[in-house]
Amino acid sequence: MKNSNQRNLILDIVNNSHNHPTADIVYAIAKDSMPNISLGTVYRNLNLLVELGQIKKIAIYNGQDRFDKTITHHHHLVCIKCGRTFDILLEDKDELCNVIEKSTGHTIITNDLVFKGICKDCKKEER
Amino acid sequence: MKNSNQRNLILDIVNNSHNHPTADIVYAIAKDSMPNISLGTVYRNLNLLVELGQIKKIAIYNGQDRFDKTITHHHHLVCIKCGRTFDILLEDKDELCNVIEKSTGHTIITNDLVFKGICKDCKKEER
DNA sequence: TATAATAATAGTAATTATTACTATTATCGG
DNA sequence: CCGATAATAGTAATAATTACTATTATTATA
Repeated sequence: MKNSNQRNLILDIVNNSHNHPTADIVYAIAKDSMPNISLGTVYRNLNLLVELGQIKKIAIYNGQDRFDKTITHHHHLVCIKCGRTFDILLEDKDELCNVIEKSTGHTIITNDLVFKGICKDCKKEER
Repeated sequence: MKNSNQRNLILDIVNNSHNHPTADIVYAIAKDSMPNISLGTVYRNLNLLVELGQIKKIAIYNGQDRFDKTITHHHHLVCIKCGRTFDILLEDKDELCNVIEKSTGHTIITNDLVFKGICKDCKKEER
């Protein structure tokens, strides 16, 4: 594997984001400093960085995938009002997967769940 | 809302399936008894039946959605080896959502989680 | 340092599941 | 039986992502 400025830039952008950017958003930011970077390059490198374990992909159903600099185990919540993605950090380790594995005999690989809901802020505005 | 043979057939097919069919599969089965039914009709009616609460949609990331005759609360596991979708029925009510709602302040709407993993049968074959 | 092998890129085309569109057909209350 | 309109078949469009290909950049080594 060879070094590339594009890949370094893409990793920097994700690492400096605080809002789980989509490939599109990474692409838009990347173009500021590298105007003719290609969207395909952004996708390819984001997925490569996921494979290398340097970032995580948040698999969003019915929408664009998002990318996360935080690679430790945690879940996500997507707000159906504002569309933002929030981290869900549980203090105690998940029991749900253990319970399921024991009662079914299957092995669970996904540990990152994506919930849909309404975030704290949007709940305030509803009143 | 008017009655339609297409819709009745589609509901029948889902209700007689034991394997969470995709729209494609429903379409293929439907064509046996109604050769010029349209795929668009299948999609429209499946989604309509979901809205009416008569069936459920299993939102599969990176693949075709699946439909389920069982409308009571339960989760699913998709096997990454054989691609089958399994029901996950938990005896005790989910505590996970309650824990998340209390610790974050968000409201969770999804109660049907889709896990990825390796099913019992495929685990046997691996040995 | 020059060079050869090849990894990575830009730009475009293709893919895949699903939805939108539209003219025609089927349903059903009066 | 008939008119209003819901539903359909068939086709086109959409949207996110991946595949393809000629060109460019990187890096090991002579």
